[in-house]
Amino acid sequence: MLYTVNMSVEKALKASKLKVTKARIAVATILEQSSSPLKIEALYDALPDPKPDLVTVYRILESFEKSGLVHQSDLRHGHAHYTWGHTHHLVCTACHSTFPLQGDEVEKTLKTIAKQQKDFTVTDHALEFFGFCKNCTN
Amino acid sequence: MLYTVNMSVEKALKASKLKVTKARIAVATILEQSSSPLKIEALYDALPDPKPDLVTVYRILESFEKSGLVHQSDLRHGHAHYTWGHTHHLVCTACHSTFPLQGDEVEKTLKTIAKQQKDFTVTDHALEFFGFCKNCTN
DNA sequence: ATAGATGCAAACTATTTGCATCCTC
DNA sequence: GAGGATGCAAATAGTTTGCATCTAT
Repeated sequence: MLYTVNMSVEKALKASKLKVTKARIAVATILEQSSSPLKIEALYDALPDPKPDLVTVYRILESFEKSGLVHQSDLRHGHAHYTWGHTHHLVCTACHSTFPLQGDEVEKTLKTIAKQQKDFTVTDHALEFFGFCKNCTN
Repeated sequence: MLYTVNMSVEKALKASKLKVTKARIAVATILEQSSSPLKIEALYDALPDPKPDLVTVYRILESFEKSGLVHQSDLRHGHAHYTWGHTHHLVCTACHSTFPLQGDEVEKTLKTIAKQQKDFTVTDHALEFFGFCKNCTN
């Protein structure tokens, strides 16, 4: 797989004031083009040779997440998954398949669930909100 | 802290066909009485002497989760958290405080959020559904 | 009596840290 | 040129596995 210049990705990096490097472009491009959340191992495998160090990939993802370019999710597979942007998923407990949920807002998403459930038996879910509490909001 | 016989916990174990052992009663009691999600380290610290092996605690939590007695959540603190039953939380990114969300159903919970936000600035959230996809539903 | 629970030791996986060198701006 | 990014080596944290022994049913 060949990675040519990916303008939207480069713009995103610049907008976040991150230096544009080959490794970052490659990681961002793979995430952007993936239709499902990627674990680091899969992301690493997809990187073109010469691959950057695994440690670098971890650091890149950390910087992307701080900038909000990427979203980390816990799919209960024993390791983190990353998506370009911020989406939610249906995760099959048996085969580990993931199905992206449509809709930008949580409410909208929830209304869609009823239909989705026809083909997906929801047995559990995770819902956590992150942010700053009263004491930490300065 | 002394753990006397905890009937509700013992009943729950029996109902799940789990053998009633001292270690299980202790773990279940601590979780049941905790108002916030507990990480394994904190749970272990709270165990009365003589403490069971840490490995045993991991195995107990695994069996509890399989039986649905306990719910595991990823609060982005680098390790799992457990709650007796199934609740969701507001998690402060700065001080790691957690605030339980009231309401049994997701919809109900979401409507409550608007008010909660007055004192809690939500910057991100996680929402994942787990279960069985079409192919895995037999 | 027997299946399942526990303890101990060791392994494993995912992730992080330190430091020297390199590259983007 | 300077500050941030990367590579390499090593460490760490959380969790899991194997196996012998013990215990609740």
